[in-house]
Amino acid sequence: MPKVSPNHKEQRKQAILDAAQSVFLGKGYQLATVDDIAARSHLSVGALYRYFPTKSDIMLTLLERKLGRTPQILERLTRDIAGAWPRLVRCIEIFVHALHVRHPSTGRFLIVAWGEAIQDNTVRQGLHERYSGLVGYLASIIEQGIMSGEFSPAADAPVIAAMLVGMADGVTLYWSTGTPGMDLRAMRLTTLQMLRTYLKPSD
Amino acid sequence: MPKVSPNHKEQRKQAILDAAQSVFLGKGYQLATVDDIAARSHLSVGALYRYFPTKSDIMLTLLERKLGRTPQILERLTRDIAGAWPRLVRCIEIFVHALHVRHPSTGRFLIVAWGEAIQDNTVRQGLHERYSGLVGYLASIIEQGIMSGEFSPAADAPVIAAMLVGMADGVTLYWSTGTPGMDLRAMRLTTLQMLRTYLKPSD
Amino acid sequence: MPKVSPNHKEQRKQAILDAAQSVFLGKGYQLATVDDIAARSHLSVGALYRYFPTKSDIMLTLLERKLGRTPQILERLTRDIAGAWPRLVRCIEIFVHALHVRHPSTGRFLIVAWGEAIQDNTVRQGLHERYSGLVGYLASIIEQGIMSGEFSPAADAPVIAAMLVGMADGVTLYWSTGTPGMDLRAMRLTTLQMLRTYLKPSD
Amino acid sequence: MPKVSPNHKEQRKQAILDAAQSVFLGKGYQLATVDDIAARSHLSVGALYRYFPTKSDIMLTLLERKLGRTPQILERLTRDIAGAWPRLVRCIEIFVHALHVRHPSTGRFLIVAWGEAIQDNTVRQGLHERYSGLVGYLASIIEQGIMSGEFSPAADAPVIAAMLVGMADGVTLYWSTGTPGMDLRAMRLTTLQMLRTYLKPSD
DNA sequence: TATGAATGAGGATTCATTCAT
DNA sequence: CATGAATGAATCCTCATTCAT
Repeated sequence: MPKVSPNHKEQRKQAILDAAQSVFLGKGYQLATVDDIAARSHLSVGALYRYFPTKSDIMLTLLERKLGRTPQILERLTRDIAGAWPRLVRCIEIFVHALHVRHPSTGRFLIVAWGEAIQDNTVRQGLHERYSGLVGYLASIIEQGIMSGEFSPAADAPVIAAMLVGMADGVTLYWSTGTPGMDLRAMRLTTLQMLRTYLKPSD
Repeated sequence: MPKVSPNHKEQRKQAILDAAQSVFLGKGYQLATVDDIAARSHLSVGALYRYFPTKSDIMLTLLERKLGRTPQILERLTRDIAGAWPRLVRCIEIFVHALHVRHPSTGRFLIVAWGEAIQDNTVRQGLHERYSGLVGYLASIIEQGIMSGEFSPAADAPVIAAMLVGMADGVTLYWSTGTPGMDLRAMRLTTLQMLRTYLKPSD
Repeated sequence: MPKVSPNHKEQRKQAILDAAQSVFLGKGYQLATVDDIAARSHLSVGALYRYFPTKSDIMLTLLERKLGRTPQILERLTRDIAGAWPRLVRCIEIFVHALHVRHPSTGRFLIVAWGEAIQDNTVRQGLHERYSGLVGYLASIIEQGIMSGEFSPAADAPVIAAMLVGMADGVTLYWSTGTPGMDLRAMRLTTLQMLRTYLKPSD
Repeated sequence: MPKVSPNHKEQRKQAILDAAQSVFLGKGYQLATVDDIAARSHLSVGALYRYFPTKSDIMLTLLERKLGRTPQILERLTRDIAGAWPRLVRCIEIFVHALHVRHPSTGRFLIVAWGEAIQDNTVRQGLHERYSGLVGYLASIIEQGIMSGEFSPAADAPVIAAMLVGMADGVTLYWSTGTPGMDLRAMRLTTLQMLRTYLKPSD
């Protein structure tokens, strides 16, 4: 029988991940030291290594938890919405909301992850999977809209989905680093107008 | 009269920058060593330091030359085209062409730069300036189109420009890291269709 | 009255020592970790520290039990044999038998101990005492043989004893590490022939 | 053209090896730190790593230079001596002389090497090769003696050689760690007497 | 008494930068 | 000017030992 409560371990892991994230956001992965992370999680280095075998594993776990689950979360939050267009609209609203209200740090972490993706196959893989998850889900919404007659049958669902995800991540790069003059609200509006004009020509 | 022609010096600098870029593309900035760069430019470390005072300066110069000039280059390549729509179309074609034909490595370098932007203000600044240069130029094209009656006056030029740049960079992230299943050609097509539908409602 | 019988405690100690030995044989003393030893003895580290105050103590105890008692054991096994020559022969036979049948691991442990002897005075001391014990006993056999007229009075008992012990340990080094081409049987034979020729010139 | 004299590098390597040896003799290989070695060779750690890629390589090179060459050296020193017996005698004299006059530290280094041999295959291999080199050379001397009629044809050359090498190394263990009461001179004498009695029964 | 989580000093190795030649 | 050897602080990770539960 363990001396600590069974989820003590998970709590510690989470504390380390939180600490790691905030350190990574500040200096990126390479410049963040294990000591930094240990200090910020109020643990000794040694203790930290009981929960993660290498620094890299911290990054990978963070990647999985913070970014890898995005598609599933998005799906869970929107799958019950009736109608393809309302669902699409909701997806975009959720993205914008997350970017500057709910999880503003996730954007910065995405940048950190991309920085690592250059030389770390697993990170790259993780980002690619997130991409295909998101594109797949958005495309499925659009296809559903086409089939139900809500959207024009001429619309190329996977391509539009890819464009939306691309735009979302591109915008995230700039927004998360404080690029001046960005108007997220206006971008959301224009995006919706363009999509509506394109997808629902009968309107 | 200097021993070496200033031209020679510039050539050396360029050789170092080329070497540095290719090293950065392989391992990112942090993991690339000055020795790596020196070796690939067939120079001694000592010699390298005669051209760049620090490793960071190499990155910064590279950033300026490879990414910072993009807006000016785009402008130079398209300013003589008559009509806002043809110019916009050309801009998008140039982007796509660059991405997989002319400068495929630039996309990867963009990622490296973003990775550094997290902790290096100057790099971040450089990327933001490139952004505002691109957005400014695209917005000016659209505005010109509105003024000339080519585009609908309801179009929000800076926002559309920002969306296009965002999408371009987002797509670059994935394309440059070999995300499977991306169809650049189809994305260009769909983007143009959406823009045309949105900007030229009279068609 | 103690909670556990003293016998139980001794059994635990022995289990730890056995585990420790097998770990030491695999990676040497320095590279063996206390966790390794605890794991192999199916004990927690904390429990292990109730039986031995330091890692070093495990080594020292092992040394004493596995190597330090050799002289006494040899004596016990041979003291009842009548005649100096038969006793000498038996000693050599016991050595050879132990080396490749009864305690092949002891040879490897001897090497581990020697490795530690370089920097640990107590270990060195232990090995020296074992040496003088063995040399003393063998010398006493030879001296007895000389006194009884069995051996030539010209024989230098302590020196011959030292040579035998030296040869035994030297051969152990190579045999225990699997040096190819060693013929223990032939060496025993030749050793006995040489000793007989030298000690019993009358034959 | 190199900035340093061509054998500067070799000199540095040798200095490092000397420093490493003396550190290893004091604390063994595992406890010796790279900093220790650097300090004793009056170099920075960084500099040291320009000459040896890992700590282990220092050990391996030392092994090769200090121990691996023994057979060749012994052969070079004795090959011109006429007569098998005088050559054998000389070999033994050289060994004894080396042990307490010429290279007393080599004995201690042999122990360090044995300590590593437990877990390092390359070290073990090196020691085994030294062994087979020495045994091979001594056996060749004895065989030559048999063929020339100098020695009894009944002598088992490889076995006697193995016994001599075993004894030499076993004696080295004790002598090099200062075991009290060892009389090298007497051991040499007795060894020679035993060998003569055994090999030259006609005397 | 037993457990195993926590500590933190210590060790091998790297690398940007300098500077004697 | 060029070279590349030297520096040494900084980094990741380990492990003997302790101690709260």
